[in-house]
Amino acid sequence: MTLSEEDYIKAIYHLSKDEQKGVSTNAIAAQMDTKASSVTDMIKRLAEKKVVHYKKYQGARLTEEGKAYAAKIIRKHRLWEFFLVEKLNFSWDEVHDIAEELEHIKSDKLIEKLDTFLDYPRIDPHGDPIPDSNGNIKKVEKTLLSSIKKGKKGIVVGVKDSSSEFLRYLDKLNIALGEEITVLNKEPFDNSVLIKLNDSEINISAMTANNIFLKTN
Amino acid sequence: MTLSEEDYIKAIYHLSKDEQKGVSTNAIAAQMDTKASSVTDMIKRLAEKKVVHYKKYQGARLTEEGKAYAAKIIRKHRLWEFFLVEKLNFSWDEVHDIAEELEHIKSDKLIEKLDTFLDYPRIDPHGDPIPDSNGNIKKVEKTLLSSIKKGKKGIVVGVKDSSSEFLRYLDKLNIALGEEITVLNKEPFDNSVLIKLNDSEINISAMTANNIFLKTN
DNA sequence: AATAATTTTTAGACAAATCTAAAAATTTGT
DNA sequence: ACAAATTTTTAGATTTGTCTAAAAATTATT
Ligand SMILES: [Mn+2]
Ligand SMILES: [Mn+2]
Ligand SMILES: [Mn+2]
Ligand SMILES: [Mn+2]
Repeated sequence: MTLSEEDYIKAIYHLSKDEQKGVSTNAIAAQMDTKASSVTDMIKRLAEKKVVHYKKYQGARLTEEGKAYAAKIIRKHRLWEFFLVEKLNFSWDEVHDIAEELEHIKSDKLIEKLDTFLDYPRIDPHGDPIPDSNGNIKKVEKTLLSSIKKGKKGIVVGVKDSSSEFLRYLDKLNIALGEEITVLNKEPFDNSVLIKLNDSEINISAMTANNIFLKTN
Repeated sequence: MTLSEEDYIKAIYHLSKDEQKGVSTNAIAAQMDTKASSVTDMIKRLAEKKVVHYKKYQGARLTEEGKAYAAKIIRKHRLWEFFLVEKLNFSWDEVHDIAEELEHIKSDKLIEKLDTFLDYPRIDPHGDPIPDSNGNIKKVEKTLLSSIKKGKKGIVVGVKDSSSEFLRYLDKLNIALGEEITVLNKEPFDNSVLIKLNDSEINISAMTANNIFLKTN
């Protein structure tokens, strides 16, 4: 499988999280930042390699083989991210692009030895679960901050958007994985949320609140 | 620079070690396991990118920029090899192919942080020097075992051939970096060498002796 | 149900990196 | 010095992954 094919498999995997139908050509094109025509070409190639099911105008759906392949790439991506943060002291907003390259390194032995070296981490720097060596992904229980009721609290366990811009903004707000957040008030006018964090009160926009995951006991 | 271009730059660098003239098209083709016509195409592309000097029928010669680029790729290759052996417990015969991929990961920050994490190693698992962040390579003083006089001794500091086959053979003979070897006798008939290693005497072929580097006092 | 809007596919082109076969240049041998 | 051998380059084709423009199919609107 080429680097490009692997990135498409991963994109289809992520997009089919919500969708139970096939993933649309346009959705893949948007995710991959490419043209619909390129996507059609690629889906056909992937179908020939038996990693997706494809029928004209019906979108793409991963086969079991395709899902296993996706899990493996995601495992590599997240293990490398963990390595970069925990061992090389990168911050959580710097690691995604590098892991995007590292995830394509071919050796199976490498990834198992890396896993051992890191002592079998289960969660990556953004709170996302790391698939195990059999490709099983443990679902993490989490709720969007935007849908938490006034007066309730929770621990930050993940982010929906993991762009550097957003992560650096969270750093500025001192919001990190493991922090406790209490929802003090929700403003109906613009859906902004007043939260308590480390004894200080801050107001965050609906958009920000919609990209932070909490675990509520 | 593409992965392929980087591999060509590295090949030309290694081949120009001995050669003071340009490196021949055929020599590059042999090293890269490709056809002479492909090499000609690539040299032209590299010349356009100003990393090699090229005149028809005169072979390829790296520019200063090309040499700096080569040193950087070799730095990355050897740092990753060191990481794989020292941190992930790979053996010295397993790391070359993986490093061949890892050396192309783009981030400068990654390689500087890796260097720091590894505590600035100067020698890779095969005894080859690791270029520093400015691309300077410290020449290691070393002599081929095959050219060491009877009665003299030295410490193993490197190998000329670093194929897995050869390295695994050395493992079998218990020859590793740091071991002391004394030349007890040289057989004129086939140039084989009788050596003392850890109080045992073993006989090695001329070919083997010609691929082991020693440092003599 | 017909038309309009949108999505998806096809057709044709292009750049990168490779190949084979043939031509051109250089080097070697006598 | 000239023919033969070798090396190198060119010409033309192929594969991968991409693009634009246009055609075809599907979905939405009236
Ligand atoms: Mn990727
Ligand atoms: Mn992540
Ligand atoms: Mn390489
Ligand atoms: Mn090495």
